[in-house]
Amino acid sequence: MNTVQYICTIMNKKEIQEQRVKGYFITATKDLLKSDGLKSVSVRNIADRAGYSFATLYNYFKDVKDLVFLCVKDFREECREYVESRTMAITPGNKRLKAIILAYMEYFIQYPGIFDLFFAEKLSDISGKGDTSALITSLLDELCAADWDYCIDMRMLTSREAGLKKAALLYGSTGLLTLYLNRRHPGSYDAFLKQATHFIDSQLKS
Amino acid sequence: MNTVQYICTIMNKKEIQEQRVKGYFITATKDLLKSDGLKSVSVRNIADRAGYSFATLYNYFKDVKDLVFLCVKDFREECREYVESRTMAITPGNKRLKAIILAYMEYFIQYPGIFDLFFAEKLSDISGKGDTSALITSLLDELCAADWDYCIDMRMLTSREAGLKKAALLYGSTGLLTLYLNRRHPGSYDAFLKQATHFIDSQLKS
DNA sequence: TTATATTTTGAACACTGTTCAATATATTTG
DNA sequence: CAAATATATTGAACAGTGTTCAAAATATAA
Repeated sequence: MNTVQYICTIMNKKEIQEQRVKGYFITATKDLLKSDGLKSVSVRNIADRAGYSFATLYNYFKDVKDLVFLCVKDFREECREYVESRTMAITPGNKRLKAIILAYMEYFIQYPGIFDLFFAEKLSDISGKGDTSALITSLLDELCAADWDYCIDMRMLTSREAGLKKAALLYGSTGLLTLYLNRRHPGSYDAFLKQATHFIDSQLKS
Repeated sequence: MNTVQYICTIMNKKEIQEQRVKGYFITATKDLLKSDGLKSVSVRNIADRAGYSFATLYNYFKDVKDLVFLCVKDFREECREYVESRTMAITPGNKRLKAIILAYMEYFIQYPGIFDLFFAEKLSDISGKGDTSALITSLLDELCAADWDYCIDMRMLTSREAGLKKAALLYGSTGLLTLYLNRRHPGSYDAFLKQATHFIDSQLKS
């Protein structure tokens, strides 16, 4: 084994170990977020769960927000799978669009801490690497993409109309979830579901 | 002066003084919220600005959330006046509805801390006295009420259609503001205004 | 085994909200 | 007016937050 191979092995080993430890912290953060919500996510809680000292966290992440926002990617994927598994059997078009948006909301109702992370927690600095913001706002569009295309192909909608409806449904679902999770409006889950259904129906109509 | 009158005078004086001090704390909190946002609202910051010790605050409010949510009423009134003064000269109907909703959003863009207080900050307990939540969610409806009624009277809308549009505009504006203030989506204020205009137009149409 | 590099860690600092006993002030009574 | 009482104000203390840094533990190199 020559020197270059040797150095590569070393770097690989370091890289692998670093990713492993990072993973422990990320898993701990995700568990905490799902079970106890964003408010109980603290440096010391995370480190305890990961089996390290709180100071160790700062050798792998620049601050706690950096770590917390790294969870977005995994939750985004989880939400995508949650929605897809529940809607792939439905006939394409308006019917499936409605089911997708309802399942999307259902996911956040189930994990309010993830909603807080996605939509309420302030981003730290401007950087944000792969732009977490775009990752969040593009999720619903991505879930609905095939069905919007289907509607456009079937001449049920123009591309322009679809664009307007896409935006309205993103804003509306974000707002409805914000109001329900933070302001208890509407007052009960039944009332929320009713409002959500009415809203989606009215947006998909015509 | 008899005993009853005397006791009343005492109680009045106490009441007046108590309301005065409460007012100092509320004013300090409002100033802090408007200038530096919700994150800089702390017990010690408020008390410093009010000219008291942080411990004094707890003689007048049960906790800091109680105090912070007392500001909602004043800000609600301020927002109402902000919107009304900018839209009362406009001809009733769709045109004014659009202006009202835009001015409403403009107010929160101007004071992001007030938006956080209204829509992001978690309510403490279930009680909430005069239900702060309803105070918040009813504001836009109240601002638009006269114009919805006008549209219904003019046979431009049914009452049922107006109800759907009302809800969609509340959810949509809340969501759009949430995304713009917390996620920088869209990326610039110009793009935000464009999206807001398109959204409102599409909701008011037909 | 010794020397060097790396990782892990607790102490410390400046914050947060909240409670409580001590102090300062105002009011009532003798 | 002076003494006794009631009320208001306050800082110390506690448990929590995020973050930094130098010391200690561990792993790697010579």
